Amino acid sequence: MELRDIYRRLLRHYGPQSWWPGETPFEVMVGAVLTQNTAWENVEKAIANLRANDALDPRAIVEVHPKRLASWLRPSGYFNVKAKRLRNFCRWYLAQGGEAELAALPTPALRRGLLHVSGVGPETADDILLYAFERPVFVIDAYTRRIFARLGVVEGGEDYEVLRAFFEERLGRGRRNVGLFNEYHALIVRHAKQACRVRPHCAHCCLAAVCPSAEVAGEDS
DNA sequence: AACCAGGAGACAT
DNA sequence: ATGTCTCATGGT
Repeated sequence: MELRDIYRRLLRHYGPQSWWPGETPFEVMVGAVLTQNTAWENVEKAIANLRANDALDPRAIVEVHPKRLASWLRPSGYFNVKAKRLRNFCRWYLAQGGEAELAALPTPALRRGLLHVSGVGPETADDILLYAFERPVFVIDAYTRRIFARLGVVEGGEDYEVLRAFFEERLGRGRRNVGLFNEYHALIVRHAKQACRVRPHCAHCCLAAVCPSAEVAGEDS
């Protein structure tokens, strides 16, 4: 099954998702760290706290007392860890000279830089690359593994880099694919939340025509 | 009331 | 290299 075909089906069914939900690139980066293994609605509360305290800013985050930062992050869970991670990230961000300097880096160098911040792993780095810096990077998350494993496109347990290379090679790595990668990942998340979880063997979802497991267990529960 | 959510790091094997 | 544990709130 072609990845383009799956994309078309998702887009036709759900429509454009216009991600990332965030106003500025920096806010996108903050959200990427805070949403680690966490529901987005909770992240929004934490970001609202930061904004209410004029702390949606790298310098403010670095300068504020860690206890206080953690208290703002509380609704997004793991607040002690995330306070450190966000702080690490902001220190790196400032040390690199800010957004303009980072935006001038080629994607591989920028990615390596992000990955060497403690608290920024492959998925968070790729969220930032794609949604804040508009680089043609395909984000792999647990939903992507689950959905495409169910479709029989991949096995599911492959290493992160293996899957990323798989999707990028088959879709193309050109800069013109930024929009495609952006929308594709957003649609995957949307689909995973809506259809794939409620009906693990859904015969009615928009991918049923290309989904082997839909034929096997055709009942609705 | 268990279970999970747009992961990552530390640590043991 | 590959598993397992921990971090923590908020919504089903």
